[in-house]
Amino acid sequence: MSLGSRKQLILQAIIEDYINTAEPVGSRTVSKKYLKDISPATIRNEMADLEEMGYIEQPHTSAGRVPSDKGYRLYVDRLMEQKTIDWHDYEFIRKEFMDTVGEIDRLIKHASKLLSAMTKYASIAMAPQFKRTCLKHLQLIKVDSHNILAVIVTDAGIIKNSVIRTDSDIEVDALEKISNMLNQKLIGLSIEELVNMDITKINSGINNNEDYKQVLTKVLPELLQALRYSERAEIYSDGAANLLDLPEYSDVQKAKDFFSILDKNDILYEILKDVSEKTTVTIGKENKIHQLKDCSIITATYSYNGKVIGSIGVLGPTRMNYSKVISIVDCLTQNLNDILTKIIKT
Amino acid sequence: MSLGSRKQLILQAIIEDYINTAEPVGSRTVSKKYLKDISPATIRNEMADLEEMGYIEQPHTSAGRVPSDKGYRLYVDRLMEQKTIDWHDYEFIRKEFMDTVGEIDRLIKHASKLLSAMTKYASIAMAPQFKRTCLKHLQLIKVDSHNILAVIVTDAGIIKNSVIRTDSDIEVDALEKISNMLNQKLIGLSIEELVNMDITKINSGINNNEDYKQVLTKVLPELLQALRYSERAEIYSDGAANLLDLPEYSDVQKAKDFFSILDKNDILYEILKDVSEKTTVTIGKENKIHQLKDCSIITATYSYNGKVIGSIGVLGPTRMNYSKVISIVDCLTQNLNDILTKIIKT
DNA sequence: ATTTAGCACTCGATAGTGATGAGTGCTAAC
DNA sequence: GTTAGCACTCATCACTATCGAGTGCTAAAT
Repeated sequence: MSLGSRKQLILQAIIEDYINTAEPVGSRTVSKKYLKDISPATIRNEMADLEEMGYIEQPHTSAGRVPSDKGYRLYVDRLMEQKTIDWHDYEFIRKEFMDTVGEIDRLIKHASKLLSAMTKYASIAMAPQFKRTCLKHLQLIKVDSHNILAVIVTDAGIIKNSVIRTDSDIEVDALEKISNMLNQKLIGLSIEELVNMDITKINSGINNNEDYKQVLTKVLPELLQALRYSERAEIYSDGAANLLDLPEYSDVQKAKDFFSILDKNDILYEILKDVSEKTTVTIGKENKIHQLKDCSIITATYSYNGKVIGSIGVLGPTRMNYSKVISIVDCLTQNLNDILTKIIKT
Repeated sequence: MSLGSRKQLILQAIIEDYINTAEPVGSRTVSKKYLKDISPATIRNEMADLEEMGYIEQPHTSAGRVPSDKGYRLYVDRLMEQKTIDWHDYEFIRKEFMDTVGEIDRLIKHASKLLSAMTKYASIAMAPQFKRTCLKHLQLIKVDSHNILAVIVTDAGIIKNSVIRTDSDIEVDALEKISNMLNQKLIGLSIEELVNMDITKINSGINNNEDYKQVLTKVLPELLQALRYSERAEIYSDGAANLLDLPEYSDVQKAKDFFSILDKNDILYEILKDVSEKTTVTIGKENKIHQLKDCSIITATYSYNGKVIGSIGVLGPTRMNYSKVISIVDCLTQNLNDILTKIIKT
């Protein structure tokens, strides 16, 4: 059976009405609110076909129809009008980001807050993934006799520090020279490469001075270890409470299941780690994480210097206002990219 | 009317049963489960007195009694047995912290996660309050021609960096000298003092060299501004989903109200900012934040070097297992203090 | 002077009932 | 191919009756 254009109109009407009301949509409603020149009876016939094709479902006899995952998918891919963000929202985002200053992690956190506030769904965000960036500058600073501070600047502007404890008192001069040597040798490498590097390889051929070598063998392993610990990016979520306003979560058990997921960083990490560069919609059971089979996720990435460094997403029920959320996510990541370029201007 | 010891026993029984069951407690239950040698009728008389005194309440006629805030307060202050943490929990905390390495913020986040997992309530935590610590080391690093990195180490081991943009290309040597000058002048000051400091005061009398002065007037304001932005400490919360298991939040509206609060960092900040050094219990309407009038909060602080640098807390219903939570919070902050001392060993 | 048994009373919770109405599928007429 | 008509389904809601946990009071027992 083919999907004639009238069937598409009816499907679109059902989906949009359901997105607004969360109530099963009947043939009468479609006829009265959306397609006034088609009678309910005709629509009923078409709906029976749409159900057979798997685009809509009936919760029970004598109820209206509800879109299936497959229906939403068709809607998102072909039916939905590509809304451009409305001016009000656009200005709001613009303004919010204009005032933002400070560290990049804080910026991402703020973006996540903004995203949940504007969409009224839950948002998640991953701070820049350190390991994908490249070393731009490394500096060892002597804090006191037993502590060395390593400061790492990467090409995405992410800055990390770690304190390295040493038994021996290393002289400031020596430290500076080691800093320089390491810089020469390591700059340009990605953090991922760096932490997996063979230490002896770094050591060899740098300098034959025994003093330095001794210090290096002490400092270097600690440094790499510290890097490893900060490898996994921070994950933020926000606006979970929004979902409690939705009828799909009036059942406390459902709500609980959802909230439990938001508390599990490893699951959120799974969602965000391998995100396609363009805005992506994942609907219901399409999701690999089975606990999210009643949710849809919209994800996008943000980049600096053409390099993807992190991602951000919106979680909501499959009955999500896809066009609105997509437009907001797009606008937000665009602004994020702009401001990142500005902040980390080199 | 005085609170005889039998009344106390009955009150204690009512509270402990209510903590376990969340159901109003009747005279029969008290007699059967707790005070077998007193008849229900006698207990009824005593309960009438306890109600008159305001320690318990009746949701409606023909229901059992429920503790009031005042009742819980008496229980916490005088009736409750001071439980020492059970060995299993103790070992668990000990072990969790043993394996923890990395940045201090991450440690606090982990502590919060642990706290909610063990208590089955929601937890909140404030990362070290930067502003209360004192400057120990300041270093300016030249990243490239337009960016200077300021690294700040404080006496509590907290490390912050901020990138300062400059129009003019400052030479490495000059930067180092400025670093040294600033160090001499500023070390020992608290960050709070520092950000409120008059810039001209710092400038004056350092060095008459015009070159440096020029640089200083550019760098210093930016530095102080950057410090101001990171002044407010990060706040984490965890385990909110736990509360959805409790019958008091089977009403979605109540749950929503609670979750909304957890999303508002300024409210959490209010809760955590002025916390007494010893573990504190705040019950129901005792709380300044009226949205939390049905909640109890248990807060405690963690310190480094005898100086309180942050706080941590548990949020739950007034029907909270006070003795258990207190013992866990105490044990956890103790371990936190220990490990902080170890990590930031100077 | 307490304590306790007995009893009438209150009131929320639960289950059963019937009416209502939104929505369907089918049939026959347009 | 489209639509009006109609019998049928089934969730929802309001109403009612019943049940039982728990109370307060009174009078008897200790």
